[in-house]
Amino acid sequence: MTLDEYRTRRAERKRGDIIRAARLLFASEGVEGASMAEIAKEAAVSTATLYRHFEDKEQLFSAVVDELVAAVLPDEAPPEAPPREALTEISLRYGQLLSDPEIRGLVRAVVSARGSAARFRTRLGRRGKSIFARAFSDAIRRLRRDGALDPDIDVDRARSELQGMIEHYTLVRGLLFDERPSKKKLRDQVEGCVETWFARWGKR
Amino acid sequence: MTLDEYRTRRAERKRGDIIRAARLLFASEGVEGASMAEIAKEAAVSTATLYRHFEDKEQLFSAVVDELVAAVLPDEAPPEAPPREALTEISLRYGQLLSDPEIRGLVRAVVSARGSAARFRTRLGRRGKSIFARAFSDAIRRLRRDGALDPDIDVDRARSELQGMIEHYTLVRGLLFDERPSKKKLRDQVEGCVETWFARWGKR
DNA sequence: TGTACATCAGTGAACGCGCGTTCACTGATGTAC
DNA sequence: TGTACATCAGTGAACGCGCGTTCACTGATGTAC
Repeated sequence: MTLDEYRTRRAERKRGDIIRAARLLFASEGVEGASMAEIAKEAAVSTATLYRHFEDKEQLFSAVVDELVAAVLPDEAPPEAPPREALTEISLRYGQLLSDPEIRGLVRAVVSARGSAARFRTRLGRRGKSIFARAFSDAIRRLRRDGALDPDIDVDRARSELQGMIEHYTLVRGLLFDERPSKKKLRDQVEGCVETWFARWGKR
Repeated sequence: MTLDEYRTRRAERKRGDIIRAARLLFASEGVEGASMAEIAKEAAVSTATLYRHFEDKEQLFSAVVDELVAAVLPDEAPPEAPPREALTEISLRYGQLLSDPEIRGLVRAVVSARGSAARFRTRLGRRGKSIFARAFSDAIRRLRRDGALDPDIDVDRARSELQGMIEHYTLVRGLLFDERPSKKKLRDQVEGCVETWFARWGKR
């Protein structure tokens, strides 16, 4: 191993440790609530090392959000199931994601960002939206192509209504009331949402 | 005017000034972002006066939330319109409330509260939920009594689905993407939600 | 092989700022006589 | 009527703590010869 390799690997390991510690603490304490000292301790690193890897706290938060988006969303690509099941499947994954405690903590952190940090929100929003909205829209278009839906369907509107119903049970109740459905309950709720959705947008 | 009256009135006036200033700044800056010094300045009062009226910052926030809940929710009582219009009307009010910038700022503040402050969330949640959920449920039950709905309707589920669709367009898009619909667009969206809802829960 | 040196990610300790909070004091008013 | 006093909401200035950030230094390793 050359010196450069040694250093690069060590640095990458440390960076990973820092991101992991920061994600954990930002999720549980929020961006302002988690101090750089706590994060450094959790990552078994000095505070000065945090600043060698990230310009400041805001950049660290930004990196956490970026890695999270990259890690969570790719496997949301629509699975090759029969279309109606595919829509239920995506809905369920969406519901599960929004129910996850760590995700919820980070959503809390993102939602509460103010001032210059608010642009992470816009960024996260744009990405999360584009990826999830696409997964839902794709599934809906496939259903329409298969003749399973009202041919006059407004895809964006239909998608928003389905997402909204799922979000109520997961994101809204989670953020506002600290509620989290059991796995079984979540499945029932999501299936109910899909059923309601088909009553409006399915073939008449 | 007796001395006591004079003092009481002055104190009440100051208290109102403080609550108003705190509401404004908590909404725009968040609880941690708004400093007691800023709030005092906005209220034209010294910081020490804040502490004569409220035990600490957390209690001040609590008072702001309490007064907000008291001020906003009472006139949400279901109006005496024909039931279907009444449901649309409640939905629209709900959507408008969740779109209001100051409400949104305070929801942000409430959602991001951590640690001991998190109990405001539970408290606000319980109240807001009980009042709005009741308004929706009452309207739905009246529709059922009038024979306009599927007699087997699950009221809680139906209510959640309708609230969820409205929340997506207002609360979720607002909190995550900083979007806010125009008055006209909101009306269209809410009417769409109610239409979808009736496709599932209306008389078959 | 051995030794002096170069490199640079990582570090412990310190800095200074802003914040929530408190302290000792003020001043507007009614009351006693 | 006039004067000394009591009351207490309100105040300006200070306190001290915790935080994000930075500084001067360390130590693990390869390289030169």
